[in-house]
Amino acid sequence: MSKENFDKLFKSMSEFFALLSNPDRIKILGLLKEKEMDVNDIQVALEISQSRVSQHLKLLKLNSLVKERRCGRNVYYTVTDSRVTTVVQSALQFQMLCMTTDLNVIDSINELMHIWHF
Amino acid sequence: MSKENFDKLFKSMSEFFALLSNPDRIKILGLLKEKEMDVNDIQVALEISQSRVSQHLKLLKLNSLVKERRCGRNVYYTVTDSRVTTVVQSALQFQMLCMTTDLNVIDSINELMHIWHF
DNA sequence: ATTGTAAATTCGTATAAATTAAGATATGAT
DNA sequence: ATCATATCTTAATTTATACGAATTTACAAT
Repeated sequence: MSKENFDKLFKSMSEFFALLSNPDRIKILGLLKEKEMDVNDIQVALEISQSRVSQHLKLLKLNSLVKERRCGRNVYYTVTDSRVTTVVQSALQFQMLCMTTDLNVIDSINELMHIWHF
Repeated sequence: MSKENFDKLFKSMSEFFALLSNPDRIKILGLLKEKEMDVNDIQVALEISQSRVSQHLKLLKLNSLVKERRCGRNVYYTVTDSRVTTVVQSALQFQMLCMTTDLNVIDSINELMHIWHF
């Protein structure tokens, strides 16, 4: 296999992880995994500005992680493939097994796994 | 569960993904998963400057993803827990299933999975 | 057309990350 | 102690990302 193709792959991997390297975007993917939400719903859930929500969604959409559906003045979003969160799940499991000594964090992980149906 | 704990968790997750959001660091973790290597080995494998290698290793070490062992003038590195790469693996699988239409990239993914014993 | 609401975009700025080059440490050999 | 090699650190630069404020677009209702 050519070095170029490998480099392309590693770059695309790193870009994918960059999408997940923001707490708000992880939350958005988790929310949209379960139900369709419009921008305002997400804004309320995350308690961040509308502009930030839109910009996160733009990034996620650009990388095909979410898709939109316009309905009147509202735009509803869902994850393109709910399997995105398996990556988050594997990271959670890894952190729980190897990185966390803080019991509160472990509790949070367990609760999140439950909420997200992992 | 308190919002604060959840926020801490999401932040720690995003920081973990940030570590993986660089092609060189993904490569390093993949290499060190299989065998112990010193800084020069890694430099040769990645074809980047020694300083860059050191800084990547510093980051990874700071976050307990790799550990070092000094032997004479050389410092040998290994991954702290080879399960880190399960996260990479899940990302690879997700990309292969959902994001990639480029057949060359799919071939690269398969070859990489083989090389890394996924 | 005008107004109101939802969402997207633009722009300026602040912060963080990546990168290189140069200098500093550490170790082993002579 | 001196020298050579391996690695680390620091400083300076560039590049990327995050964020808020303000503006603009899109749509619906009147």
